[in-house]
Amino acid sequence: MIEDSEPSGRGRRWPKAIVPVASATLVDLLDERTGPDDIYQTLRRMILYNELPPGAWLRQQDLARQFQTSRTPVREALRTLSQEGLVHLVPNHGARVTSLTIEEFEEIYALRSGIEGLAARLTAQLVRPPQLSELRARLDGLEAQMHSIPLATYLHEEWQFRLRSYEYTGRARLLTQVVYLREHSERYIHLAYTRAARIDESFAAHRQLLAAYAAGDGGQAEVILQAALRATLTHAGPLVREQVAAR
Amino acid sequence: MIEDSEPSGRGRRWPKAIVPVASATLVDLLDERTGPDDIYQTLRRMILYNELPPGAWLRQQDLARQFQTSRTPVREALRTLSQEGLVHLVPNHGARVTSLTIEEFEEIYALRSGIEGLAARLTAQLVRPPQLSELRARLDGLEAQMHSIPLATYLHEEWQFRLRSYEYTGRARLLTQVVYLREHSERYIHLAYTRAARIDESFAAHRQLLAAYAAGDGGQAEVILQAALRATLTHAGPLVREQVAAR
DNA sequence: CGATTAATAAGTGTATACACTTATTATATG
DNA sequence: CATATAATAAGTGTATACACTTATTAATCG
Repeated sequence: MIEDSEPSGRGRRWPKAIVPVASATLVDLLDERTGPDDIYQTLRRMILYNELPPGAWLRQQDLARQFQTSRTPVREALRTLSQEGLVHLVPNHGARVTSLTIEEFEEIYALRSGIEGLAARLTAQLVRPPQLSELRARLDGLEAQMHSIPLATYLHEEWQFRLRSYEYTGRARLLTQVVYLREHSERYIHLAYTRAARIDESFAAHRQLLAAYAAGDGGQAEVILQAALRATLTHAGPLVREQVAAR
Repeated sequence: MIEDSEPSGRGRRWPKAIVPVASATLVDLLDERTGPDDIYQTLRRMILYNELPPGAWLRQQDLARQFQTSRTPVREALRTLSQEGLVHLVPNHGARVTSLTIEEFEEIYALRSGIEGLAARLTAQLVRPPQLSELRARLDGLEAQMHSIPLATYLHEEWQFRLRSYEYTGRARLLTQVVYLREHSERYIHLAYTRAARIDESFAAHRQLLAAYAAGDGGQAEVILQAALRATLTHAGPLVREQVAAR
């Protein structure tokens, strides 16, 4: 498994022993893009935004045609999606986009509450003055245009604000989890998008969050964030339930 | 991508439309085992138990030989491992077992604290009397033999106790996360295994956890669990640091 | 003799061929 | 006419061939 033989002559000799890796954590999780990864990313986005509806069968040959490639890279992408829980691989049958359930929606929010709460708490504890100003500037900028931009844009900016704040914790895995859960929420939230408003309320929560950061009050930051998430859950819940039930 | 054409004649006709799926959540995350999955599981275990050391290069051809198969299933397994962060895929170079860092170790514990804390809290809120008796029986059984079994066995049983308790929450995703993080801890804890004792202390914490479950006190359960995890971190931390630094 | 260039070996990435699996339909059979 | 059986189509699973990538060594040349 690890190479043993020692061939001679010229030609490439791959590293044989265990070579220490310089840094890790952040860099080491990000694979460079190759063929299968493109396919994976594209399908993933399509599933998360419900362009590929739950229950849809994905056919390797079709996908290969669409991505102008062969089935080999497609299979690799599907397997990755399966590990992420976005498709279900049935041997000898194919890959099916997993279904949406109200239980999963609620569970994702429970998890987000825990994990993103942790992120907010750590942010409050670790954030430094120059970063605080950057966050404040971002929020001020958003406030100025919050009523003149599309809802989707507003939500995106709001999310960016939070995400940047969490980045100051320097915790790569935590960040990965936060992003992952947020993205999986998208599948559900999308169902309730058009009707949701609540912009002012949501913005106010983010002002409070920033204040908690500034005060270095981790407990408070966590509570505020969890309340905001709960508000979304409460608001979107019934709409999502309705949509999910109608299948 | 989703089939459009309508061929006639005989032969298999795969489901065309989006068919509603009965349940979901638990069942649909578990893929049936096929070739690549075996390879994935085996390699995963080997990495988590440091049989494949950090920095090792995994060669597709070698692996194919060892698993008596071709490179195609091997590639799929490697890709899955990569998505899980256990190997790093370098295009045109190969797959390398990711390195261990003290930072990751600490971060995994911070995450475990958050997520497993949530699980413990929910368990205390949701567990029912018959399940409590089962948990108590399990703990009593463990107490009887705790000093006459190998350390690894003890730790496994202790973990099973916790895991069973979390199962009573019925949260599939939460459980997946908890298991995932515990398994990734294994890579680090293994480095400090032989020397660690602390059995009595650890067992006592689990008695307290059970008491908190029985009292239905979620907050208390969370605190106890987090303290136990922190104790492990504090105890194993220096040993892990030493081992990791020596690479 | 140092720097540049070419040849080479060891690997990855993907297209393709073929074996296998399975649901469906048609056909044969009682 | 109902039921078992065989033929078939649509797909998956994997082995293999070949093109491409890249680090290393050897050969060439100033």
